[in-house]
Amino acid sequence: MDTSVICPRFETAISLLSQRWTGLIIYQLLSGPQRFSHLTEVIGISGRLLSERLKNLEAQGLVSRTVYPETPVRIEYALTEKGFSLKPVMDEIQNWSQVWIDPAETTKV
Amino acid sequence: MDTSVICPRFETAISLLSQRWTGLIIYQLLSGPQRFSHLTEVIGISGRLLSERLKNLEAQGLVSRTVYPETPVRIEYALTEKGFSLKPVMDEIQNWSQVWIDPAETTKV
DNA sequence: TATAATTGGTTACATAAAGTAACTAAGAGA
DNA sequence: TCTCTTAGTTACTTTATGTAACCAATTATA
Repeated sequence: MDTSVICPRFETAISLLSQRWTGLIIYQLLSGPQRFSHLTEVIGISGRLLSERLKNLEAQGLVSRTVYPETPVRIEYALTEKGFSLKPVMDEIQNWSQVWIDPAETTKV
Repeated sequence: MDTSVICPRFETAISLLSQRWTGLIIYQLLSGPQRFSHLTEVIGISGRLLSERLKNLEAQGLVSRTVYPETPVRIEYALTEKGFSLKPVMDEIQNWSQVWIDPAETTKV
């Protein structure tokens, strides 16, 4: 019997990226700190799920949350070093998509 | 108003990898063609979902299915060129996980 | 003084996806 | 005939996601 098992670290990492929206949020934040409402618009995610995902990402140390007590209040989400270090992963996905995804059929899986 | 939108090709690519199990299946197949029952055991996915995922991956040209009419029948799943070209993505996820995932807490997100 | 506008969420409910376990089909061998 | 094996499928439960309405704090406007 084959006892080989997938590397637990890899499994943890990919379970993170396999959560819907998480990859897109990180990708979007690579271009700099952004506000809640801006993320909902650009990504096309509901407030309910964005809120949930950002809390998870913060808890995992990938994203930071900064409050600017202006009027109205401004809250910015940004990648931490841990989050930013996913850039090479995102770059490779980008590369792959340029070669293998036909822009004519960029519909959802 | 900011009209910037996430690259549609990237969005398609990441929606593929954001489907639960899909990344793990591709990662596992990087080590060579494998049978249905072996994949369920190694990945820890149910037959129902593995069947569904493999059909999708085949339809998208990432995985091929080969029937060997032996007894009992042997069916092997393998990556196509398109599927195998995701190796750099998987390698980068692997790299990231080695640096940033603490093996002591490799629990699910 | 009341009303409205803005940001950053939350709540309640409907729908879709995933998990679980039992079942099936086809062929070969006892 | 009965059993074994592989490769799935079916029916049902649980969890995740989508949708839309709502709320609190603060300031501007009528």
